[in-house]
Amino acid sequence: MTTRWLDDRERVAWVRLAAVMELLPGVLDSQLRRDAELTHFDYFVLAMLSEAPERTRRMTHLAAQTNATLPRLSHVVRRLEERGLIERFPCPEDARATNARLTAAGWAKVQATAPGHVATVREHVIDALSPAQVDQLAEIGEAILARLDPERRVAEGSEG
Amino acid sequence: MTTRWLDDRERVAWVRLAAVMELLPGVLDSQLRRDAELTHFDYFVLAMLSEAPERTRRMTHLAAQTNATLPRLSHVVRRLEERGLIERFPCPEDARATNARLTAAGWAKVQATAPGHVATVREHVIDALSPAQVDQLAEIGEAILARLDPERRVAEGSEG
DNA sequence: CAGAAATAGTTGTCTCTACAAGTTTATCGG
DNA sequence: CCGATAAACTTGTAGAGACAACTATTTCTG
Repeated sequence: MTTRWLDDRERVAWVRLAAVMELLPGVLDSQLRRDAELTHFDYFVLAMLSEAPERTRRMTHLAAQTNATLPRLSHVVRRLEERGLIERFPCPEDARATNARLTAAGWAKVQATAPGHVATVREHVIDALSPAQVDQLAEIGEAILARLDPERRVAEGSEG
Repeated sequence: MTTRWLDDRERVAWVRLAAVMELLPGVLDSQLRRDAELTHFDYFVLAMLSEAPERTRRMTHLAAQTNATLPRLSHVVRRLEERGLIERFPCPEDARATNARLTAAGWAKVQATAPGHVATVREHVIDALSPAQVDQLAEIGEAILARLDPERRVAEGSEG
């Protein structure tokens, strides 16, 4: 079985996507760490909870929404709980499960942090693109996610 | 100063890009770790060296090409050197600088690893897109990188 | 040409993530 | 209804990146 190498167009597209994946997380993390002492993943977790009914979600649901493994989420939620931004309690319907709920302090943190985060996303991504390119990016993302995550558990909720 | 929130189209595009950035690195790392005991970043470093003159680059140049900080690259190169895939030696023209050179074993590793890696990139990214979308992705990547990395140090060399 | 500043890299520490293993509870098959 | 399997976490450990501090050269400036 012989390899189908990438042609020039494909290679350029891939190298640029790889570069974005290498650089963008650092930019997002830096802004959030500096202004709110949160990683981008921390923020995403808090943001997903802030939009959930009762600002509460089961850990498994939250893991799916944030594209994280359960062990990773468990560590992150423990740290956020230690900081008073989230609280955990057993799920009444299923004794195996744990619910995570945003505290008042966590809600305030999201409110305070969202504007700066959205500004960063605008500055480095959205405002760099034409309206047509924004739509193209949504379609391209959809196509790639269909391969990465065929079950499409990924959050479609807002993030700010 | 009032926040310009994301509208629906912008939100969808951003959430999908964020999901791709969360999931794709894991997929690439898993395949390379399983088949070659390399991270994607390790592979990218070896690939950049494999295309350099004499298969040699100064650390600073290599760091710029791979979008890495110098401390990060230094750790990675040390580990690859311990495995015999790279060797380091002082740069003759500038005593401050270090050159990194791919060894024969490193070259063989790149040759052996490239087909599986390219297949993974095809499967999860390129082959998920139409030819028009591949070109759109290249343009979108370019636009975002212009904001992330205005000096455009990023590699435009091939990667396989 | 001396001192200051910048450049190139290495090293140490701390945090975060992946992976593996363990615990508790629910569900399924006979 | 009992044992086996699966599900939902939690915890421990080890590896990789971020950041800061340090060393060794080179370049710039008065």
